[in-house]
Amino acid sequence: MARVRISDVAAAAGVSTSTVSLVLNDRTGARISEETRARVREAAAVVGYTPNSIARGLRTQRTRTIGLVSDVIATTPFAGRMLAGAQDAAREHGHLLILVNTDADPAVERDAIRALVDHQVDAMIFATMWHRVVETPEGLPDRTVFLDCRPADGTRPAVVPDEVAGGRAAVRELLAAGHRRIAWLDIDEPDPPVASGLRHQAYREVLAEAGITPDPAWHVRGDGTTAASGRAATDRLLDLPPHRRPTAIFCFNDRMAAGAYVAARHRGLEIPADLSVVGYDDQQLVAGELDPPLTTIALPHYEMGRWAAEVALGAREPPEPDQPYLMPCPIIRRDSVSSPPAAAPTPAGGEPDTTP
Amino acid sequence: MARVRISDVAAAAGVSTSTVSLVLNDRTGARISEETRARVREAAAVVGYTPNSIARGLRTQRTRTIGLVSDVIATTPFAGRMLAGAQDAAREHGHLLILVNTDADPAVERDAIRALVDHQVDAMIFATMWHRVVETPEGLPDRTVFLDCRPADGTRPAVVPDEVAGGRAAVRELLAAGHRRIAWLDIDEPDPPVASGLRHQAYREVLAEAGITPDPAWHVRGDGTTAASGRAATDRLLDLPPHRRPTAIFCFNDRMAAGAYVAARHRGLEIPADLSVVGYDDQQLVAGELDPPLTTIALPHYEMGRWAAEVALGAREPPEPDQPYLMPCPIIRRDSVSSPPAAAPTPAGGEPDTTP
DNA sequence: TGAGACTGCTAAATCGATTGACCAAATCTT
DNA sequence: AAGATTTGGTCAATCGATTTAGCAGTCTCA
Repeated sequence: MARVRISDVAAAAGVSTSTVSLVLNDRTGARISEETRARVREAAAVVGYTPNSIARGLRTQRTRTIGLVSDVIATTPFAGRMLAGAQDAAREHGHLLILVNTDADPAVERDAIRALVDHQVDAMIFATMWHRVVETPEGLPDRTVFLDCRPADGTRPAVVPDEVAGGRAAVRELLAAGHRRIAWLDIDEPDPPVASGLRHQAYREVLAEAGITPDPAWHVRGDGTTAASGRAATDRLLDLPPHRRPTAIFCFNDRMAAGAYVAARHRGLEIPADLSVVGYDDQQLVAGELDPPLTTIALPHYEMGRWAAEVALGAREPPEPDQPYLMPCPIIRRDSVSSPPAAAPTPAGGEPDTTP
Repeated sequence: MARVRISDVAAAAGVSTSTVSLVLNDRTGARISEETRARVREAAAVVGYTPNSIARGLRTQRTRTIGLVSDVIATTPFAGRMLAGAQDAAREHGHLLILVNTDADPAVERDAIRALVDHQVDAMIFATMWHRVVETPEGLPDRTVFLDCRPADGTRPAVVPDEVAGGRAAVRELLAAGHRRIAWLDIDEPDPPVASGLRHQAYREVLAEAGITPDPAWHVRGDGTTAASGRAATDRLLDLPPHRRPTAIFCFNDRMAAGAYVAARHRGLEIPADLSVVGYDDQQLVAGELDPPLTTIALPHYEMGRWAAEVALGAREPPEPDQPYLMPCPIIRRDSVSSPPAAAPTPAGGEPDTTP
């Protein structure tokens, strides 16, 4: 069954294809009588006409598609949310999303960009699944938005999570519960992700504001990808003498927080009564299923995906053209934070609590 | 900077556009001298020509795109793997994947299908994130493949996980470790997923083969979405009198298996020494991070995505045209299965172990 | 030597829409 | 009543490729 073409509608309505096009596209300024318009619309409905997007795209040079190239989509639970955000926004604006996943292979990436450009996408989104700084790949069209990464040359709009604000919220949560000895369970990688530095910065700032000088021993590291590494790092923390031992841990991510739980449990420590924990990422399957459920900071992947698509389509202006947009990371309060154990002695070198 | 067109190549090489097209597409049978061919290729490379896919698509009626419409992509960790499989296969065949996620909204679904058809996709994949039977939506092109779902009228190729084989592997694993009292922690839903029935069927068959008549009390249920429900169901199992109490549990999914861990731990039971557990789904963040890591059955989402794209592109024939293809679910052996506790008494009504 | 075959390449039609130029008829001006 | 406007539409070019039919020229061979 062949597709219905515009000429079929024209024949059915007894007018030219020009008229059909003019009517169906609601071209204001086109002088077509209301009577004819009605007849055309009726005919189009009867024969079930929908315009061929390819033909239209060739003529108008706009395809109503947006290309999204990303590095890894399979191995992260975040990808779906990011895609969903971008796709929802695209759909709301009558656009389709073409997805290419490069597995971080430069050759594939180059081909993908070219294929998308050849397909005449109206805009492009370049996404990574981990917040980082990237070299701008060759061949990217002007209308490109960076998603969860920042181009080294800040030439195009970009959106990344507001890691500093997120980190502050996490540490403040612990501070507000009364903790003074707060550890930072960092990620240990040869090339640390930008999130690590930013969250650490937040950690230091907030403690400083509260008049706390963190004990260097409170800064521990795990590989970031396994709970086991979080457990090992936490063990190092719990091995500290009582007056230096942290009563709370801010973890780089939920998986390592899960390791902190294991370490605590193996020593008979209760969470949160004996040890408070805050994670990052809000990985539902980890944070929500831990016992007790983990308080954490959510990464706003859906919102970032949406933002990227809206900016790519010109439906939203980036507030500061040359700066990446910082998407807020909301805190998700569950049950892993409480006040520190009453018996906890004040740290030896601890300043008096002068919080206003 | 305007795109390079075929006419630019033609001008640079001093030939007609026809010749350029013939050469660049390697049309066998076209009589073009080797000398001219070289000149054209050279010119194309120099000016950096890549064909405009839209123009080509209009003429050839093939767009080298494949449309994928799915219900929920964001809220499941499986989606990524499925998309990755489909997308990898598409890329290997020079195709692009256009993704639409309908959130199971019928109106959105209808619009999405129409938009994809209007975009002249060469083939379509209709995917769901949970194995189920669906009514064939209106307007789907002939070249449609169903992914992780089966059309009620078996008119088109479909691929689903081989739940029965997976379930058998799980129960056999337990049997092989020496268990005789094996529970089935089912999912409890008003409209139970097809996976539930199929895995239960596998459970009964394998036990029957081993000459075991399962105690009805071994069939318990949880809501399937939370670990808490798995814990409650497991508590019911562990409350059974010692001679009826199961030594192993086959869980509908990993999340409920996580709940089983919690229940066991709260009674001071060790896994796997006191209780063996097998899950289903292989959700990395759950199964891999439990302590001890969970033995489970993996859902082959990547492979199914790949299969669907290959069949959609005609690169592979479905072996049985009218039957859904059953993709094997591999068992992932970790550390949650061991032989039953030595003290475990033989079930009261237990048959002698006659396994060959 | 001249018909037929072959070689190398091009002209022009085509895909299905959009759109600026233009036309015929009706209406308005003066 | 002749010219100017307005109304309601159509013609044909166009987007950028692919593809079929066919045109010159050369070669073959009776």
